Amino acid sequence: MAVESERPLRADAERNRCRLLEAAREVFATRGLEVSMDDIARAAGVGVGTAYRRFRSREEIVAALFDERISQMEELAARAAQDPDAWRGMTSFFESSLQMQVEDRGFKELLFSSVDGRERITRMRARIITVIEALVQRARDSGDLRSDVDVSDLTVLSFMVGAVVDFTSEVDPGLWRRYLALLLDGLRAGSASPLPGAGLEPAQLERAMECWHPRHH
Amino acid sequence: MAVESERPLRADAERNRCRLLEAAREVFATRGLEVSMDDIARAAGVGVGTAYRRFRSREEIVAALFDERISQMEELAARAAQDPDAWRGMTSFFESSLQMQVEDRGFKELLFSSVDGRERITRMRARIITVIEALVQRARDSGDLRSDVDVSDLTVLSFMVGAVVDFTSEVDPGLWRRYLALLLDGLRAGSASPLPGAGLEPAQLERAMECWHPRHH
DNA sequence: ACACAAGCGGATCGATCTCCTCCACTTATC
DNA sequence: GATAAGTGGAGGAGATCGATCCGCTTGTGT
Repeated sequence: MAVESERPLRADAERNRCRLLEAAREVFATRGLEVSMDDIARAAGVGVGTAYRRFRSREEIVAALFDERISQMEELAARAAQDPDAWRGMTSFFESSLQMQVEDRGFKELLFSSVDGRERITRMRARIITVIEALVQRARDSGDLRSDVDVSDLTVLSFMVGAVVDFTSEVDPGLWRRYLALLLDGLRAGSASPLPGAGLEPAQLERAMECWHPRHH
Repeated sequence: MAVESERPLRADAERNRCRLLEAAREVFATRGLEVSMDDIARAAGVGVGTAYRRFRSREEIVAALFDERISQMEELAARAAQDPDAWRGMTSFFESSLQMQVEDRGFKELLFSSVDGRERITRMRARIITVIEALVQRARDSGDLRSDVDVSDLTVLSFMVGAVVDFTSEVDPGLWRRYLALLLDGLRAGSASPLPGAGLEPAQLERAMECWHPRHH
């Protein structure tokens, strides 16, 4: 990234840049965002020096990588919005976005924490939330989604299932679907008890994410 | 703890031992198990040396503190088992044991991870699980709890709500009840869809807890 | 009141980690 | 083949954490 409009990189340097990005993608996905530059460099088979010459910081790599993921997620939401069955649209989006989080632990951490630059992540979350908002609204209007939940609830529930993934993926990688199903049963309209209290305001949700940091080791 | 049957500690030493335990209780509850001996000593207002003289390791302090918590939890379960309404018994136990986890982060981490000695924790978990087993069985028999869930599910669900606490407690300390209610609605018999797959075997549950480590910072 | 064992504090050492720089060496390019 | 661009990775700086050690203080029994 750094400065554009410079002369292009030498061929081998460009090759190393790609190798670094590819290695970072892999390492972020399996071990999360809290890996050192040394880890990334080692995975790419280049020296640390090269890593730092190409990217000023880990944040810069993250930025270069995760725009793509956000677009993917927006596309999922867009497709879900076209499902004639509002409930099925919402739940399938729920499931597929969770699948993304399962496959990419770094992305999950990026969604729910602020280990990297506040501002760009806030913007990207806002984009996603508005798309989901529509999904939720539609499912509620159709009468399938209980009326006392909102988008913030969906976000928190998504976090919950993500936590289950952390907890059980070593033992049974697909188990999270079981608990997702349970949650969805609870989300259906006509469920037993009205929910106590209210969901979070957008600002609160943002602050929750700022306070939370992904697990260690 | 160390060796018993020694001559009793000098009065000031005993006083410091208590101060250390008290401080450790506090620090574990608010910041989790991953605090250093220095942290505990500082909170107790004694030198690190004193801390190490009284307790060989942090694990020893943990052991000294958390037996009590386990008993509390067993007592909760016992009381719940006497509720004439099986469903209400189970849910109230669920809620009050979660309340314990909210109030003591160290205890929560101890329940779901293996940051400290495997063996004693395994034993203590076994004790609790058998008590809960009975609660679940009874609620299922009464027809209130859906028949496709088991104790391992309750454990995982408990973990999920605990994760929500981590995520939202700074912003709205009671919010977890909202999601607990949602889960309970999903747990009621007669819910929409049968659950996919099966719950975890006891050994798998144990391994999940071994793999998982509580969050950093 | 006094001697001395018991206890105390916290400076300090060693072991890890991570970030990041620097420079002697290699290599692509013109 | 000259030279600018790029490379690797040793190593310094700075944090943390566990654990120890020793000069000083204090409780205790007589």
